[in-house]
Amino acid sequence: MAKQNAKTRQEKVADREIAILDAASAVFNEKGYAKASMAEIARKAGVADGTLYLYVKNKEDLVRGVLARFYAQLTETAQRGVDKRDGTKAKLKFLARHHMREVIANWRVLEIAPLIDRSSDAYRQSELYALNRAYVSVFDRVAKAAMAEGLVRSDTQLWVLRDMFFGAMEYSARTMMFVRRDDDINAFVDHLLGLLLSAPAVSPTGDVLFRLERIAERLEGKS
Amino acid sequence: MAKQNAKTRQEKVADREIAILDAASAVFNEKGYAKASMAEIARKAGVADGTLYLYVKNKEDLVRGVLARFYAQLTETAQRGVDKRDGTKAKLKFLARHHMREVIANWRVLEIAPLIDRSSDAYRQSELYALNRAYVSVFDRVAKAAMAEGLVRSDTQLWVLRDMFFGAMEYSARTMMFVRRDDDINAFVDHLLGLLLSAPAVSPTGDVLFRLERIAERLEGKS
Amino acid sequence: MAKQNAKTRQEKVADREIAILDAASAVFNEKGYAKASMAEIARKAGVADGTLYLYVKNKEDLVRGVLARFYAQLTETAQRGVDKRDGTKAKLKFLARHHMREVIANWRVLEIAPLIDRSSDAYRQSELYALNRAYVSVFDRVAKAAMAEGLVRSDTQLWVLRDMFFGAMEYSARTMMFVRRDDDINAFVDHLLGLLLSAPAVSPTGDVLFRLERIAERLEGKS
Amino acid sequence: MAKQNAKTRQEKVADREIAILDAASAVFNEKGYAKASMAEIARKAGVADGTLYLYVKNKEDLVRGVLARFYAQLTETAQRGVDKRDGTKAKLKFLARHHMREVIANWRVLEIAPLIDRSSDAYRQSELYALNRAYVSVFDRVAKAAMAEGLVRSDTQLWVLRDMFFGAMEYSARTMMFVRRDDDINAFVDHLLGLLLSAPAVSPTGDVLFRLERIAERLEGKS
DNA sequence: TATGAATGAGTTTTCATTCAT
DNA sequence: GATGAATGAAAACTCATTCAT
Repeated sequence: MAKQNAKTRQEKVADREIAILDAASAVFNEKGYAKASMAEIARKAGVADGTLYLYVKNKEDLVRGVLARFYAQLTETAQRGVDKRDGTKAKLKFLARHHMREVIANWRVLEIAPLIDRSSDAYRQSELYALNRAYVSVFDRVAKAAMAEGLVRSDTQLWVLRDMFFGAMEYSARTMMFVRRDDDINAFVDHLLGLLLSAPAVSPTGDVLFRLERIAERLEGKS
Repeated sequence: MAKQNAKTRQEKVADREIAILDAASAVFNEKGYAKASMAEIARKAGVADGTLYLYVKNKEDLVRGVLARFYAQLTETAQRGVDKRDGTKAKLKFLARHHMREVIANWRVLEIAPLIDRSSDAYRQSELYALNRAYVSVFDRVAKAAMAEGLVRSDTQLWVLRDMFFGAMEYSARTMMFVRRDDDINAFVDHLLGLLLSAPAVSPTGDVLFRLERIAERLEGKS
Repeated sequence: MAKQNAKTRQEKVADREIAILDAASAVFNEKGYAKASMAEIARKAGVADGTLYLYVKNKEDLVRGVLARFYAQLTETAQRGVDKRDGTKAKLKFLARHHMREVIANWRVLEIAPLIDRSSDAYRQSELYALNRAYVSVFDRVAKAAMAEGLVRSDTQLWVLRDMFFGAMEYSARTMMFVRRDDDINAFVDHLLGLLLSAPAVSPTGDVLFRLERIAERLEGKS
Repeated sequence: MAKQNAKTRQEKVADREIAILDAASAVFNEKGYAKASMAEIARKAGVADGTLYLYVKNKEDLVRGVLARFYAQLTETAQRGVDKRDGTKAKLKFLARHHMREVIANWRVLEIAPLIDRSSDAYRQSELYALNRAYVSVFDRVAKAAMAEGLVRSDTQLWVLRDMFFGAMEYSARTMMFVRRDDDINAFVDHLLGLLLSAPAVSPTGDVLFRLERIAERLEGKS
């Protein structure tokens, strides 16, 4: 029956939207925002120039859509990966590797993000902002668990930990772009987590140990 | 005498160069690379459009000049501040605060940096690359001292430390751009250094554990 | 019916292309290449500046298009006129007059031709080169007939004849531009052909000289 | 003594003028009018940009000066060569070869000539026009001699002969620019003169020769 | 809905010419 | 006379966006 094969009108529209976002992602990631032309995106999406404007308001809106989808997918794959792993440490390691991989693969699209005016109130209420927070919260949940488990110093503030985690990776990724050794990712992630997680909940400073020994001595003397 | 007041032709040229770089810095920082127009920069520098091209080859060359000067100044003020402080910890704290202040103040100019093609060999031999390295090496020297003094875990690799340091700050700065509480900078820096430097010179090495175990044994022996 | 009046989209596009080439021809012919501006051509074609670039890649491409059309038309009218005439001499006379008329009417456009880089291999494979050759070959065919008929010295090389024919006319046309007497064209053409064709089929070649010498000898022998 | 070594002020000015014309000739001939910049000419002449304007009114004036000197030199060398040769034919051959050599060597400068507005009355009274005529008259004198000697058909008009002579060579030179075989020049010149000079005042057609032979026979038989 | 031809504002860059020194 | 820094008009070209079909 026709109905079974034929896509409904809604499905066709949805397909087109996906095709446009795919094309835009590819072109933005290849050329950056300024050099990506709407015409090329339209061509790559198999659509006429004018058709783009039935799906997005303008170029900025399109890039927003691309970023939104990127964050949504990022969040989903991140959460799925976290759920699959056992143990907070394993979850963190997965998140780190996953983030670096994606950042490196979508570098130029992510470079565009700051070009979008985020200072406006509009941004705070935007879908993009919400998606960004959703992604961050995947990390936050795992990080909180890590703190609860004493993997991280108990007096650590979550936002600082988060900035170190993502900041270090993105900074590092930028460097790796030019050196391009894929195995570096794992080495870097291991090292990074080593540093972030090394600090025990009970920070064993010399002072603390000193007190522990005093206690032990007292126990000895006493008993 | 006229000669004393009057600027020589060379001085005037030098002044103009500064005026142009100042204007370009301001406009790039306000609008970003793409939306900054040569005409506006010329106007702000008090100079005709064509005059710009007596000082720079083209727009890209101009932005390179702006970045070069920025890094040169950054390096100089960083080094001077480091020299003035006593103690590695104080030096690091200064570097961190200094970096954050400058990053926040010149946010959009710094966003332009990645747009410059860094993959080419030409870049590696460029003035900009050298200046970049000069700035990083200010940090590297202090960081090495910190490691030598046991302020940082002895098994830490310098480049990871560097990525965490700069990465965390730049990531954080990006967030702070929207929240804009200046006192956050200090709080963040303190926290960041607390984490990076927390790792005790005497970490829970086998030695300490050994002593704890002896204590336990003694207690056992008692009972 | 609307359909009968209304031009199809394709027809409109074709009309525009003609309008643009017409406008470009006129402006180039009036001002020469350097002083002809794309803006003026656009205005004359009744089209926006940007529209030009939907039809041609750039200014050089536009001038190439103008020249191509000129040569194509020149070839066609030349061939048609040749076909209509009877007798090689009449054909040549037509070709000469036709060429001079067209050269004078399109003087400045033709001046542009040498500005196009002809040394490259690209040119040799270009449409323009082919059109040029097509036009020349109209002359060549008639010239060969003239030689076969003994209207031209039998030892004449075609390419020299061609250079004299076209060269003389173009040189002369340049002079006439300033004097501007239209009736000069015919006088000149008659004279030119008189010279080119006067040379008898039997010219004082070695053969002729040989016979003359025999005659002389015989006379000598007599005396 | 200073006076002997030092050039007078007038000599220095004259030297500069020559240096400027030399530089301009070279640059115009290399790049053509549009792409030749006053700055490059100044640099090549070892003079400041502004200094050019002490010697010429503007770029067009400079190109006029270059052309004027070119024609003056051309005329001089042509006349000198003509004087040195014996025999009208030899003189013509020299003129032809000389012209082709010079035209080919100064091709791009000569392309500029038509860009100068010649339609104005100003041109007719200009130095350039006079120089042009002077050069042509070198040819004219020799051509008249050729006609007087019967080397050229007696009913030939001088101006047509002139157009054929110069026209053929310039047209041919244009072609040779791309093929670039230097020996072609001589071959072409020989061929060209062969054609122009072949036609005797009394054209010796086969018919004429036949009658001459009959006469000879009769003389033989008779005497 | 879809098309794609048309638009025209906006940008960078060049360079002949001027003029204060 | 000589300089060369400064000028600013001019010009080619791009491309996001619109709208008649």
